[in-house]
Order: sequence, then C-alpha cells, then structure tokens
Amino acid sequence: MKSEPDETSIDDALAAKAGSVPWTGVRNYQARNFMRDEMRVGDGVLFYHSSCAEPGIAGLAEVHSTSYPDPTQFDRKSPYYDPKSTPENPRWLLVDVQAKAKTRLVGLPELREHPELSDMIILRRGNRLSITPVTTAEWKFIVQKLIPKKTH
DNA sequence: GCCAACGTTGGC
DNA sequence: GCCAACGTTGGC
Repeated sequence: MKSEPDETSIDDALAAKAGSVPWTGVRNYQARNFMRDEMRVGDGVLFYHSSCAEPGIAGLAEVHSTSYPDPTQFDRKSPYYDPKSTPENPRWLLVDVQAKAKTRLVGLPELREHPELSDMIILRRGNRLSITPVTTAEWKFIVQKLIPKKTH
C-alpha cells in the first residue's frame, strides 16, 4: 500500500493514537475493489513510501478492519471530497491499517534487482495503482530475505 | 519540473 | 460504445 510520507509516513502510522490509521483518499476503483474484495483482517501489508526522495518499502503493517465508507468523500473541505458520492450510496471505501514495524528502506532500484520480484505489479512500467496485491512468494522473499529480522 | 502512462469524462 | 481531451500519478 502506497503512502506519501509527507502525508502519512510509517513513523506517523506507528505513532497513531488509535493504534491504526484509516487509509483515506483512495479514488481509484481497482484499488478500492482490492480493499473491498480481497483484503481480510490480519493480512500483511508492505508499507510503501511513494512520491518522495527515496521511494520504497519502509515498513510492515496489517489490515485492521474490513472496508467501510471513506468519510473524507463527504467532507466538502477535504481534498478527497467527491460531490457525486452520498452516504446512502458511497463510492469510496477504506480499511484501517495497523503499522507493525519500521524497516530499513528497501528502495525501488533494489526491488528491481531481484528476479524473484520481477512480476510485482508495483514494479511494472507505468504502474500507478496505490494498492496492489503481493503474492505469498513475494511477501516471503521480501520479509525473510531483504528485511533484517531485528527491524521487525 | 518533466513527462510517460493511464484513468476518467463527456460529446457524439 | 467510441475516443479525444483532459487530469492525475509518480519516478526521475
């Protein structure tokens, strides 16, 4: 799951008082559908920093709720406001995400070095999806091989 | 700041 | 339903 660290970094997510952060602002149907249809409470999440000096995996997290309407879509003052959405028929959903650990930064160039990860959606040319599924093999490779144990 | 890639919008 | 125009994302 991509997050802009200027908005919500892994440190911000770890410090969240509620113990989790609502993943607000997803305005893409495919990404929404992943949250709605594919995610289960307890699923592992790679916390990815995007649109920043060093894009890459910055931490580990877990899905902490099922999907529910993103309140920012109803907030006229929010940059995520969607006038076409109504509480009766909400367009946009989110899940709560519980940060588990900050890891060393595994940058994009490094991710691209590993043939084991070459099919990752996030590494595909022109990929803009902010939420993408990770296979079990990719997850294991990243968590077991790339991230030192003591960091998580 | 540039720009490739891609999603959305809206006229027809 | 097509597709040009436009807007956004995100790495560089």
